[in-house]
Amino acid sequence: MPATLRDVAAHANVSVRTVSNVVAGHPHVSDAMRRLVLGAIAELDYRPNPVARTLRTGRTGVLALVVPEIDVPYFAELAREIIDAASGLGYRVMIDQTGHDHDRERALLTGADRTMLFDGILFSPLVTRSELLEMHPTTAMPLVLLGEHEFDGRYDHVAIDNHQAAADATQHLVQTGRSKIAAIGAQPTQAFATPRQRGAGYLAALDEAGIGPRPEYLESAARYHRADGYAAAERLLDLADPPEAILCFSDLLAMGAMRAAADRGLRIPEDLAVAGIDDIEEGRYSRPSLTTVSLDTPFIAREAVSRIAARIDDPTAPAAEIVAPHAVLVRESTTASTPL
Amino acid sequence: MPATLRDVAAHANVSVRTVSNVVAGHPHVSDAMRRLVLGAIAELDYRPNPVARTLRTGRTGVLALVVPEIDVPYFAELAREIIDAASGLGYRVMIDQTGHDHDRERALLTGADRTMLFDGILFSPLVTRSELLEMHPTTAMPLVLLGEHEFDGRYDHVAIDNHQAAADATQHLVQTGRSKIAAIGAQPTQAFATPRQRGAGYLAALDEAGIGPRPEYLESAARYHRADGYAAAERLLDLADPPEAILCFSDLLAMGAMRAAADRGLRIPEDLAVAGIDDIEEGRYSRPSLTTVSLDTPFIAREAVSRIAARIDDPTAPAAEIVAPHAVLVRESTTASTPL
DNA sequence: TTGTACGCGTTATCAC
DNA sequence: GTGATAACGCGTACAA
Repeated sequence: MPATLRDVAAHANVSVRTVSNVVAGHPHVSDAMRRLVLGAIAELDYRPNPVARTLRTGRTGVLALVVPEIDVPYFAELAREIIDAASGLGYRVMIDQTGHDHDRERALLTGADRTMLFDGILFSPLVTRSELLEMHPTTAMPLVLLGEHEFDGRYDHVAIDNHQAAADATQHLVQTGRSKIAAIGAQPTQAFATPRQRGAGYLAALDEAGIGPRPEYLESAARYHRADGYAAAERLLDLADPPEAILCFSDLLAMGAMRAAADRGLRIPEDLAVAGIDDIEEGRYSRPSLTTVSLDTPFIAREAVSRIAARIDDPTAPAAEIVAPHAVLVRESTTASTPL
Repeated sequence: MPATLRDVAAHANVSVRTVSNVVAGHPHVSDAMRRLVLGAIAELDYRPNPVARTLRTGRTGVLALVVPEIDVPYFAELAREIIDAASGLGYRVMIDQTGHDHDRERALLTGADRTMLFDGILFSPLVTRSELLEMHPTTAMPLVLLGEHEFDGRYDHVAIDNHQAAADATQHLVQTGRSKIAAIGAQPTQAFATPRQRGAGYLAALDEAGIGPRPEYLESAARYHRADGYAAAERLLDLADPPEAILCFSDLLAMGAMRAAADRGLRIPEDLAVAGIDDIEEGRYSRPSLTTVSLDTPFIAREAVSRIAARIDDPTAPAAEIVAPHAVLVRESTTASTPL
């Protein structure tokens, strides 16, 4: 049976109030008293019960991180940074996976409000619709949105400029001299922000380069997994007039696409250039290494955590958006000097 | 202000006891009463406060998953399976990263006892010493060990047969006709179980094949990251008499090693065969695809979660060990028929 | 079958 | 500066 505050108080012959003050580091405690209490605490090996504390204060010290799948490298790397950043501010992190299930996203957003299991939610959906957010009253649990780029002034938001990221990558492909540039990662519906924005950025960059869009070059991918990239690349390479370059809307798609090209004996980048978006570590060691757009995950994690902490401390503060920087990283998959 | 049990009772003109019975699904409630209470619950949008429930019952419904780094693909894939399995049993999962810090491991193990933040710990250390476990009294918080293979009868244990896994992989390399077989992933100290056991398995398989061990072929790796594999492979390939094959003690090490070989213009597997252990998805799409030892992560996750749940329900049950199956998966990195 | 009352361990509100 | 005591919301022994 663990020692309680009361036990310590009895042992030190003081009131629970005084012990609580000492534990909380409250200033109004005499030095002698503090030493006395500290001694009793050590002797009884007392540790505060965080559950009781939570019941009283309403704070759990826990953040929820909601991602589609934790084993998608981008989310794993993000989670790592977020857990570290949260730990620095005294928060622990609970991870929830939505799969790609709308109902789970909805349940988490609506249900989490009153449950008091965590103080705030870091919500990084691969697929999301703004209507989903209607489920979440602004006054409810603190929420920080991650990775989308549709700021409506109601929620805190650490955004990625998806449009510009895709445009920059496309522009790079244009600059390498290719004009038959395909894309993988579109989705049949316009409801999901990431594919829509990246798709728009891709088309905008083509347009600016004076390259007309070719519908058959815009391949869809239900999820952003390697297998989806592989399948989509096969469809592209089966075309009568296959592309010279492919922009994949995620690095994982790109890994699949590169493998598909290799399985057909194509050389990358000589026969086909491939670029991704995310900058996961895998792409730095792959053969060829992957040209991609870095999203500055540590920055996103740091901002997200400090922002949710601020909102927890002051729920009335106006919502703010911050856009994470990004940068095209040119590697072998678009510009190898020597064939691999 | 969320509605409480008392509010519901007042609204329905019944006692809190009755409402509690309905919420808990207790059988001894009349049908009319149940409908009445359910109506009040719906009307007030009442949801039980899990913190108060925890304070009362001592159960949090939360499991802690302790891994070195969540962004190491093996752990990310394991976490995914564990979160899913836990969700099926009504548990949520909190993730803690130890880095490779002994103090953090120790703090988690010793400190977690009384904190009541979770009901049990799933502990999957990359580095661990049995002495570390001395920190954790058997009577304390339910604990299930993951991935090591030193059963002492005190802890529940979902083990991997590290020795045999490494031996099987080594044997496969021998069967492909190579005799100059190096290994990456040893560690200067014998304190960490995984490198020691995999190292022993590697040596045992060599011995069985009548191949004498060469100290310069046993390369160490501080962590099991791509960069460590890259650096270790460079050292091996710098040897006057470089190996024809390398067994890497993790797939991530293998990815680094393959990249190092490629950077020297070596062909895999013609000039150098590479094998790993873990079977992360990355190795199924890499060029060449990676021969590895599959560890059946879903099995490990399922067993670990059901075991910790059982122990939470009955802390006095005798500790048990279960060994997860493994299998060598032969891919291109050791046996490609056509050069890539 | 249902109602009453207490305790889980902490923090906060009063007094002194 | 310190002490008593009332909440926080729920589960359950005990009583009815």
